[in-house]
Amino acid sequence: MPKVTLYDIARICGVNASTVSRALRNDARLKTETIERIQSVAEKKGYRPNLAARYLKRGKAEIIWFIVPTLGASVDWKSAEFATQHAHDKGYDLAITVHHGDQKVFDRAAERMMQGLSAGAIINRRDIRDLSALDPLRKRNFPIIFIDVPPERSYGEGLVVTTDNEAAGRELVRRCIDAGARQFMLLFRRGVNAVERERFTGAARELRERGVTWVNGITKGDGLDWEALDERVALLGSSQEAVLTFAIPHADALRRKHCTIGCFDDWLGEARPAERVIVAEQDYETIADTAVDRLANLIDQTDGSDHPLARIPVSDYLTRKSYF
Amino acid sequence: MPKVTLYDIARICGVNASTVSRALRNDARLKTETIERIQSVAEKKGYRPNLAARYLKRGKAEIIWFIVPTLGASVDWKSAEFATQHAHDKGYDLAITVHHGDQKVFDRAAERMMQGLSAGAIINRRDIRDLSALDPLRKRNFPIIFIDVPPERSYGEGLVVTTDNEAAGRELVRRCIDAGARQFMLLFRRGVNAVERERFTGAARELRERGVTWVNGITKGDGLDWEALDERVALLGSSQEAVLTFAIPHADALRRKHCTIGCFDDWLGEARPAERVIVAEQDYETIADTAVDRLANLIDQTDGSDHPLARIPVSDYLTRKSYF
DNA sequence: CTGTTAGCGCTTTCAG
DNA sequence: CTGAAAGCGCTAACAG
Repeated sequence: MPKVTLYDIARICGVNASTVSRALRNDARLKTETIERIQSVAEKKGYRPNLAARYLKRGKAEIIWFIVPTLGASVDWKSAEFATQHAHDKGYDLAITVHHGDQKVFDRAAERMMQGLSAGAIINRRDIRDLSALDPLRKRNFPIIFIDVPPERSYGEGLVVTTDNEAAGRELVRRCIDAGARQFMLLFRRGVNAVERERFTGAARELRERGVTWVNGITKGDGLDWEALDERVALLGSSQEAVLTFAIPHADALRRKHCTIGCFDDWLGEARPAERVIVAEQDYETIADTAVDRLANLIDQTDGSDHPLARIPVSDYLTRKSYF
Repeated sequence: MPKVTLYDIARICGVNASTVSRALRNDARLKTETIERIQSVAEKKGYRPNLAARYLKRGKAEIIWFIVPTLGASVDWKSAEFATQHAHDKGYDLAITVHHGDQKVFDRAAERMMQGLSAGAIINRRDIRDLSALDPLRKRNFPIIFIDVPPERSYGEGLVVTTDNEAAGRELVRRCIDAGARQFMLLFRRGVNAVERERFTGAARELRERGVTWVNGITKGDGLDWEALDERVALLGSSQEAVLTFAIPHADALRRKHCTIGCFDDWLGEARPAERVIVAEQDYETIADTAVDRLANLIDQTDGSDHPLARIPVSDYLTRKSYF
């Protein structure tokens, strides 16, 4: 089947292409009858607008790109799914793209944003060190919202939507204490990003204020010293003890312990890792909706005013509101 | 910063726009010196090609769309991540989009495929009953590959890339028996799609051939009768028994049993659901790569020959080769 | 080796 | 209420 264009429809209807263009948008200036006639012909002929042509003409696109490091972490896939819905409601399509923490892939995605097919982007820059690929985007005032992990540079504060991570750290401590924990080990890679740092700060403060004792995980550069950690973790054993940690991919060290584990967003370890796992989940829906709203404002220039940094309160724990 | 076009670069370099176009493609016909000069100016001025214009002119796009029901199931997110890499290697960008099992959202995505921004699509139609939105795509010979769940209609066999699900069903039975199971309950929603059906068939045949006894889960229409099931599951209790099942979102019925659970792709239940969980994972990487390869062939028309249905062998179990 | 030219399909002002 | 016309930015055939 050959492609059908506006001109084909115009010819068949005996009108001008611009009339067809208007009819398909339900332009109020046209006679209802004309609109109906044209629309039914377009329907019958299987006409589809060519978005490349539309974007070219208009000089702007209607796709929001959602750029995340992976889809295996709930913070990424759940916020992506919520953002999809919310973007649709606002008349945008949403395309998800994965950078895998790989600088080259990230830079490639950033490039694509400037090539006329993107109205704006929502970016989780976790695991990406170098954001210089975004400089040209900023120069062009390309609409970007950062979620979860902030950019760590002088981007506008209002361009960041993130959880109140310090509150989340405090809250997770409280939950573990409610579950019986009286002694803590904190495992955070504080050098890695702002989120980790803030969670640590919150947890540590809460513990100090409550006079609960804790030890630090053994770090090595930005990360953890896994070997030394194995040894120390091996000493744990009672449900009186809790380990507070980020989502650990290789959580072998924590397997089959009788302690309580508190972690953020989701537990990626073994199915039966410990006596009790307490998960503090971010409020993905609010994060996603807020990000899309703010991005839409940037795109429409609706709103030049400076927004404050969006600090989304930590949600109820263990909620699952997504597809599953 | 205003946008920079080919013409701007052409003017600055004192050449014609088409020369610039060629230079940026490293067209062998141009003098190396000219190419270098033009490229350095383009670089300096921050030139970016406008893909909307390119796609319009060429009449085709270079984005592959990966359409899945959700990102919470490993079959979806892992194959999406592998497909991203492989598509990049083949010179395509890959955009992921989620239909959530929602017919309207799926239809909308199908519409978008025909609007000039998509070179082809890889689709997992799980949870979508009505594929009629794809009819116009077929009429235009739009390149589509189905993965995981086949379309259940007369689409070309070679357009489907899926696991050998019957073999997977057999293999999972073997694993459970190796783990000590001597009695089985099979929980499948056979009416739901071909994958479920084939897994059931494989498991049932393997059990029959081995003379192992099994009972069926209690079904109700296409699904399971959860209440009746709860009661029956409550009777389970020994590690001699195994429950073979699809990935169950709400697996409360199976909590804290001493039986063995065998399931496909990933376990979505509680962190400590049973004495032993055995997961049979599809070979996402091969599925994704095969799908991208075949799609690329369709796009290039490289290959009019009929491919056979791609039946990917079931992979090693419990492998995790992705980002985490 | 490089320039000219004609459009890809759509939108949008301006005319009438 | 509808038509005419210009042009978005790029590419590719053809010309030289």
